[in-house]
Amino acid sequence: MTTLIQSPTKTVELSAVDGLAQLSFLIHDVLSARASRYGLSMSQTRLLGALRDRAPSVNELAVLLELDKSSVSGLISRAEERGLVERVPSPDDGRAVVVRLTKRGRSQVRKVAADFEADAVSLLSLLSYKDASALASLISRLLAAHAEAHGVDLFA
Amino acid sequence: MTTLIQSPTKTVELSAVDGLAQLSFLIHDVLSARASRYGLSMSQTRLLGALRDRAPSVNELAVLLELDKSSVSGLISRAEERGLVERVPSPDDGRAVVVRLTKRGRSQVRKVAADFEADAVSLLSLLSYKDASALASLISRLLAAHAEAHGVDLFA
DNA sequence: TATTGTTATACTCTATAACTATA
DNA sequence: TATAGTTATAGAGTATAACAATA
Repeated sequence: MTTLIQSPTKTVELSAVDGLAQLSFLIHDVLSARASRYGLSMSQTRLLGALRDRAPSVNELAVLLELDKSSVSGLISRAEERGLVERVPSPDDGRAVVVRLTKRGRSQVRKVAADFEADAVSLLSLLSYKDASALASLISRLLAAHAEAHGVDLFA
Repeated sequence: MTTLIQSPTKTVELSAVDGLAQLSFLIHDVLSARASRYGLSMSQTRLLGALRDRAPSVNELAVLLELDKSSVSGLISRAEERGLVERVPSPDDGRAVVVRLTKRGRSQVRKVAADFEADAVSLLSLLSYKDASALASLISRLLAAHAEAHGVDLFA
């Protein structure tokens, strides 16, 4: 599948596959540039994001982030040194710890999320409102169909 | 901007911003899973991809990949050890080298690209042909508008 | 002097394996 | 024994700074 598109100087054919890949890299770059303004790597940002609505154990975090528990342990330690998260002994299990955002961590993740929201809105505003709405709707349906096809509930 | 979407069990609101981010991560994961079947990291894959139609100098590669030249030098060295690329003295400049794919590197990058193409097609086929075409077209226009807004010529 | 590329060094991120403490 | 988490270790990836060779 290819699509004819207009640039100011020429009309080119961009395959749907290339488009998907380029869009993915573009979003990734925007997000990681925003995070780095707060001195955060993508990994640190994902960690903080995963803690926004939860106070999970290290194991639960490892599942959420799809990383080995040792990798997560390191991420937590570096975030802890920077005062962004804290480890609390689990009340239920003497072996486990609960990881949660500090006040500072919560503030950081809120700022990054707000900035990224603004970036994404400004990106989408390159299209007309009608086109942006259509794009958002199609993406949502694609994600829903993919989650469905893989037995994953994106919206748990 | 939010969009109502249907999952088999519920209707949820997914913001356009969340949709963009999730789509980006999904594509990234698909691509990196494909690359890793050939023992390639994303960085190595990007390097090989950048060499598909070019035999650039280290400096030119650094600009293309938006990395420091020392980072690129390391990427090249590791790819060279694995027989995927080679360094050739530049005919024009005694200080420079030209980096190019070996036969093996070319074969690898072709396979990864073909696999990813298949992945992307199968992802898009979760939508109707009409919707997939519309999505591809909107993404293309968004990318073109972004390139235009940033004075970058995506299609050089 | 300026530029091209490599190397030395340091840090983040990731995984595997070995370890401890608890269940 | 099994599980939760940490630590030791190794390697990729990245950047900065110092360097050698060439322009």
